[in-house]
Amino acid sequence: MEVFMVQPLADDLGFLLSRASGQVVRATNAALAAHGLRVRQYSVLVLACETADGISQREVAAVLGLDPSQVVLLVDELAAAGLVERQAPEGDRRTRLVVPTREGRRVREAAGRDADAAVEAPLGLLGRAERDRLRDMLTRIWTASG
Amino acid sequence: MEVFMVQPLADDLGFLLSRASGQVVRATNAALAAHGLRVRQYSVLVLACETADGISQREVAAVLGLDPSQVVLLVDELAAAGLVERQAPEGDRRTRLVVPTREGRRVREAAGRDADAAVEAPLGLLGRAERDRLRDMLTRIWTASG
DNA sequence: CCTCCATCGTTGACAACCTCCACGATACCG
DNA sequence: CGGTATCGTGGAGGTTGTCAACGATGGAGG
Repeated sequence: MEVFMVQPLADDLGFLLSRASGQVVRATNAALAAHGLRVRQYSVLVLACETADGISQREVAAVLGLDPSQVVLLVDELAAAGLVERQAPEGDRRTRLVVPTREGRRVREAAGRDADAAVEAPLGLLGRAERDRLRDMLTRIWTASG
Repeated sequence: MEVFMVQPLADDLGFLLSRASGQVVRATNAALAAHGLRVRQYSVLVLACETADGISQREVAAVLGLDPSQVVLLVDELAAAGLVERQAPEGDRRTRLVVPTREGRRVREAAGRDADAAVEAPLGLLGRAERDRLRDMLTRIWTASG
């Protein structure tokens, strides 16, 4: 069957955006599956690895644009897999810091390489300069409705 | 709380893509709610309205990148709302054409205007030329992994 | 000190969505 | 005519998005 394109949909940035997003997420998930991860968990792991003293679950939710209740489950799964730990910070006993284990850092590295490689399938046609422009535009979309 | 940005995530096109996509979809859904629609249903309605003699459910699934079983439910809901009808085509008795009703065309127009307006919130910072570039890039992402 | 209010993590519920598999009906090809 | 493919449909299972509530803790003001 020939898949044609309907003009009003091909012009709709919202449609194109969610379709492209799904494409990339699917490719990334396929790559991360080898490490027992999904994109959500991987994002949390990256966040934990990238901050010096760990990151509170509240901050994870804010940065990723998720509901705090989702972060609980994601951290549960990562902790069950031995990739992160919940640590109590110095001052505030309400918050729990998400801190990567040694194994967590290792997996994050390996998974990151595979994910980056997998994303080349959908993004392969975009040059370096184009990716920079795309990054810039997507960032501004986010800031526009913060 | 200050929402900082972590470099490896701010650089990740997949992350930015899904975040921006969610933003736009949420805004669109909010606008479409006044018409009793969600983006999925609206997309199907647009497809039905834009094709001359109706469109088969299989084609809807292919164009939107959905599973055929999802299309069944979406058409069910649209039909229950009186916006589309399932019609038998001339030649092939397996396929069912999705054809808009008069009311369906009316709602599509009104909902389309509201949706376009709502999308200006997240996309407002992008100029006309930028949107063209974005459209082009997103389209190529799709064709890259077809 | 103590009370009021905000914040954090957590749990639960519910709708939406995606993915896959299986089936009956119909079409097409050899 | 018989085997194979396609279409719509139904169902299962897992993931996600959204919202409301709760207990525990922190902080500000009287």
